[in-house]
Amino acid sequence: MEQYQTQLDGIFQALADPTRRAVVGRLGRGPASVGELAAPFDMALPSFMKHIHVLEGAGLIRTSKAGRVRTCTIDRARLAAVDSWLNEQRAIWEGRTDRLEQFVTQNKEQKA
Amino acid sequence: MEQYQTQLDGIFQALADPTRRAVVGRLGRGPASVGELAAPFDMALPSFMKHIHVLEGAGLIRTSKAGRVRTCTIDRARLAAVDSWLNEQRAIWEGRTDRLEQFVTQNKEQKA
DNA sequence: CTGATACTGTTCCATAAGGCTAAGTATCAG
DNA sequence: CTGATACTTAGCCTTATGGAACAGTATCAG
Repeated sequence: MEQYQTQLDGIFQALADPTRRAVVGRLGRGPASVGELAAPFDMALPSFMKHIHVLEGAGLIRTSKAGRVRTCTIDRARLAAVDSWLNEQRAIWEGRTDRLEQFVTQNKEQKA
Repeated sequence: MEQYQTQLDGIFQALADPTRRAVVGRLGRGPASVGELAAPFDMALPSFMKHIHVLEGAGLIRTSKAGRVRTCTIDRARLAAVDSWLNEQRAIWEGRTDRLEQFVTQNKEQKA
């Protein structure tokens, strides 16, 4: 549960930048290399790489290197954590304690 | 559209802190004064107030002062923006095969 | 009127975030 | 082998963030 909060910190932080959200959006369409991902942005590559590292650190994307090329893919499961949090909030304000209960249970299962 | 992105920046940024998410969670149960909200946290009040300001700046909460007491309420419409973004991503992902096809085609055209 | 309460404003501090350049490493193409 | 490509590493710089202390203002309770 504590872990869940720390994860959310990283995820929300990662998504709080338009460049990184754009990367997530792009990767939703399929894997891409760092170079391809960086192309649309007017930014030096090392700067862009930081964004990639932030996204990877938050677990939102995974990367692997083949030859000179690092390929990035999205990790949808992590985005689902945001969805979970939102549902949690919805459950709170709708006064549906049962949904909150359900959420907590699901979360435990995911961890296991 | 540009405005939407800037809003998301602020919203995600605001939610990237456990104290602030806790405040959002608390306010989901109903309005509360700054003092009530601050009570659970081991933090000086001016420091806590910064979090309130961040949340208000992001539009996630609204506040009003009556006498000495500032009362905070949640603004659920803003949280809906997160939901929208998430749905966008889901739409992208679910349309993946079509769009990937489309992307590849476009990409070939661009290279040519 | 006086004191306690509930913020508010100001200033300071340490660290993190987001950008840059310059130089380095590792492939791949020829 | 050589050069180009695709990152990577390492600094450096500026601003933002999250915390603190301390002093101030404005109510409200008595």
